[in-house]
Amino acid sequence: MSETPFRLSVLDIIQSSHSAVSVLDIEKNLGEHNRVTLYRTIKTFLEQGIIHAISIAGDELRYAMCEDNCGKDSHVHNHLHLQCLTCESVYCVDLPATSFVNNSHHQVDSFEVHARGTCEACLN
Amino acid sequence: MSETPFRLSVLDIIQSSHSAVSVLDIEKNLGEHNRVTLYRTIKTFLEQGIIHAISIAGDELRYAMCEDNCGKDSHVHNHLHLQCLTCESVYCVDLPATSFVNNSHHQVDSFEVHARGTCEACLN
DNA sequence: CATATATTTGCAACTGTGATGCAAATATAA
DNA sequence: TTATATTTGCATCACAGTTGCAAATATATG
Repeated sequence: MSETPFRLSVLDIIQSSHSAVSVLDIEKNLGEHNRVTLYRTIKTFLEQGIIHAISIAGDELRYAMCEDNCGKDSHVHNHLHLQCLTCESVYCVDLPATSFVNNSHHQVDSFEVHARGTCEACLN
Repeated sequence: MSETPFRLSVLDIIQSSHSAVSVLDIEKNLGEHNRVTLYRTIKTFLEQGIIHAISIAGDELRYAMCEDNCGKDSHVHNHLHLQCLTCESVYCVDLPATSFVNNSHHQVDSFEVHARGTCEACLN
């Protein structure tokens, strides 16, 4: 995978955002650009384990940086995706315990929690 | 909201499925039908709190029946959406504790857990 | 450093999902 | 049973995301 100027600027936009970004969010922050290239860039980043997609029913997909240990093969995010009801941003929040999602009936390998509420910034 | 034959058959398909269904799943089980009417029916059911949408990144939206206490206004599903890695079905599973998603920084009003693993049926 | 090979980009055109306006059909209320 | 409200079907549209292909750019090799 080549580190082209276009890819670096897309990565920079995602990295420097405090919350998960939609395709539109990225487009707003890019100068003039090609939509096809952007979609392909996002696809590449997803495949490489550089970013992960967050989908919340009714909303567009959003993207956020992966953990350091993510890569082409391992791609696990057992954290909380919190959507703030006030500002509508989506944040990734680390969770301490993961065992609660298991019981004797099914087996959970990985999961995300999709939540709605109020984020730290909006509470103050 | 009128209980028309079309709506009743869509509802029956969703109700009688053991796992969450996509639009395509519904279409396969309907006879000849109008796509627009189906989309409008799903929208109506969502608004009325009869069904809820489940979105998992990379997959189409799926729909499942709501809890008894859901309605036009209240629409809360604090349960586990478990996607089986073997059969790819998505199941709603009740969770006992909900407090783990809260901490002193943010406030969670409602959430879903999106999980991947192996479902009860596929484990046996 | 120059050249060969692989990767990425831009363009044009396409696909599929879901939405909209409107008139006909059906359901509900009086 | 007639008037009113709701739902349906049709035609058409809007838009997100994809594909094939040729030009441009990046990387590897001698």
